[in-house]
Amino acid sequence: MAGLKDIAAASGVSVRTVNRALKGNGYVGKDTRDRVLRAARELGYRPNRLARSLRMRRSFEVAVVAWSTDELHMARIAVLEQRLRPAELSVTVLLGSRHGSTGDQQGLLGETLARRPAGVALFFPPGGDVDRWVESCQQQGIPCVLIDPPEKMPASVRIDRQQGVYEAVLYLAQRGRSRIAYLGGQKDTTRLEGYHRAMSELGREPIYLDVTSVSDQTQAGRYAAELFLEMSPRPDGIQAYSDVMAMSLLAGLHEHAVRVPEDVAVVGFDDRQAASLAWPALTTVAQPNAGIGRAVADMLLETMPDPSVRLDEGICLPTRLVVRDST
Amino acid sequence: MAGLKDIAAASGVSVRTVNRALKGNGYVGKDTRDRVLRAARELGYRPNRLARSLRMRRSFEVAVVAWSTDELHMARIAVLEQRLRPAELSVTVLLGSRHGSTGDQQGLLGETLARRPAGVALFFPPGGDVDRWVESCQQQGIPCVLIDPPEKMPASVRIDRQQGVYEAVLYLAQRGRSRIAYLGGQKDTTRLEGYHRAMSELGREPIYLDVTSVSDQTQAGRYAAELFLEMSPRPDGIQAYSDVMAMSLLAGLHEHAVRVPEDVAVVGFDDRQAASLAWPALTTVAQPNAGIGRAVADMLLETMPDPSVRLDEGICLPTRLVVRDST
DNA sequence: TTGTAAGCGTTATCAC
DNA sequence: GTGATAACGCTTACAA
Repeated sequence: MAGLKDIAAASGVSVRTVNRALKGNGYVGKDTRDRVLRAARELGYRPNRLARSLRMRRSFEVAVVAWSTDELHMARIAVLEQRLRPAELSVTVLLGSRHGSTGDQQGLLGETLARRPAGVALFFPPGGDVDRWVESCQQQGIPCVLIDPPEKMPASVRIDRQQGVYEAVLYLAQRGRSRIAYLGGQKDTTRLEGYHRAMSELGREPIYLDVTSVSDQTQAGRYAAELFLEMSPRPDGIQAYSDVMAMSLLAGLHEHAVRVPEDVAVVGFDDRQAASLAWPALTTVAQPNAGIGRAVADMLLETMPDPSVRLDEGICLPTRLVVRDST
Repeated sequence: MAGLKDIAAASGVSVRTVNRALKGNGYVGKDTRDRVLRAARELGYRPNRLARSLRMRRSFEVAVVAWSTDELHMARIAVLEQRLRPAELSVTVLLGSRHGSTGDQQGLLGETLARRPAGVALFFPPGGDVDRWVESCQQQGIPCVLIDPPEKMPASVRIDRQQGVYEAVLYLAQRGRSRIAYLGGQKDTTRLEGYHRAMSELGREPIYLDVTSVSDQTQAGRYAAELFLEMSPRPDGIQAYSDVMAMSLLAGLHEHAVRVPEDVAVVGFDDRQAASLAWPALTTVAQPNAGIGRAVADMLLETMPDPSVRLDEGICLPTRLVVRDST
């Protein structure tokens, strides 16, 4: 494959001149430039990124560290990549396993650092041992942006799930639903807080379809349907923890001939592909995936020229209620 | 960051010796080796992949070129990555846009080649202009495996959709369904052929729920439901082109109080996440995603030592019928 | 306006 | 067993 040297030979100038002509950073005679450019084109020159990075002691790749190939993650990554491309940065996805040992995670950290990326976009790691990542990056002077940590953190992009649920519950109330229940476990605090906030604002007592005991989300909703049937009076609105739970709930309700939304309205959370495919099409709280991708890219771009710039403020993006047929 | 030179200095030997000790390829005195290894560990040495690749004139990255972040694609990529990791190969995903111009695609090809990857795993490109990719790779001596082309091709991994549909239709017949229809457009030949083969083997006339005119898959099923209602006698089994269409069909049927599977059985195709979440949980033809990932990895691994090895045979993987509640 | 040459961190060829 | 040393393809200080 053609290199600078080949072009130099072909156009009868030195390597340095070729470089200048190609990069346009120094003085080059017009004739010379044209000759060089043409030679480059004819030889099908493609700069060698490896050599370039080695010499410049920095790479032009952003490492995205993810722990699953979930569609929501991927949507964010796709936007991130689009946004980074104009800045001549390419994206490499490193996939860790969600259930990997601490050692595995350490290994992935090593691999990530070994690439000497221009920046790191880190999905919040399972186990939550985020400090090691952040510190290691800092040490190497690599900007690191954290995606969706559970709490407020510097250099992070979060999602306002609380507000999302809050708004959805208010929406249910506004549509005339008076007994609004929350379907989920008791561990996820943010969404639950949103529910509590809305309910207390409405002056109503919270109703729980508590599925803490069910570990499989795809079954949790069915279990909740049983709970629902035994209640009296029954809830007439349900905010679910996720679309998956909501759809499992729908299945359970259908089986007992409970009508949605006539008897009970259901709201999901996530807005995955499946939500619009559900029957009835699921009203749900959409995560701002594109917004996250953009925000992460912007933060990275902002810190990259000078990694000592500290982003002390993380940002928090709003969700969006997507109304479909289940409410 | 520590390099070979630092280790050499720290342990009082030459760079060459450090290299030998670390790589274990030449003779190194036991003492020396231990000293070097310890120094390396203490300095937290991480080989610089850039320098390594530059020197060895080959990279240790496989470029995966995909055109969407569809969950099926991602599942394949995840397995591919797992399989390549033990061979010290890492995976970089390059995302092209599905609706990009020819120029965009040309650009992506350039970018891919510029990385000088150890191999390329190429999802069949939109527009089908696969030759440019294959030839370019060949020219550079880069092994290239094609994922899921519509036709038999060398160095490709395909899915036997025909057989998948064939088996599903036979299964429906075996479960006592006598009027089995095909829901889909007329353009996709492979799946349709499978349907035709099964029907002719059963000695029955094909029944079409033809949605060629509907471009949006998420609406096609609803439209098909209207068609279904007007038929007499109505089909009692439907093989759909995809899970998405099948779920859209389910919605349409539910709205008209057609019972599934009592009145009509429905089979999807793809086995996406949504299929198991549908109501009723969708029986569907599962794509061999893991198998594809593995096969692509194996082909790549096989050709990589010597790119002149020609894989004249592509392989074709079987699907698997996943029986759930819709049949 | 152009050229020379050093060096980025490896690997690999030789000589000792 | 070990050590100089020359590449790999690029960028860039410094000379001319």
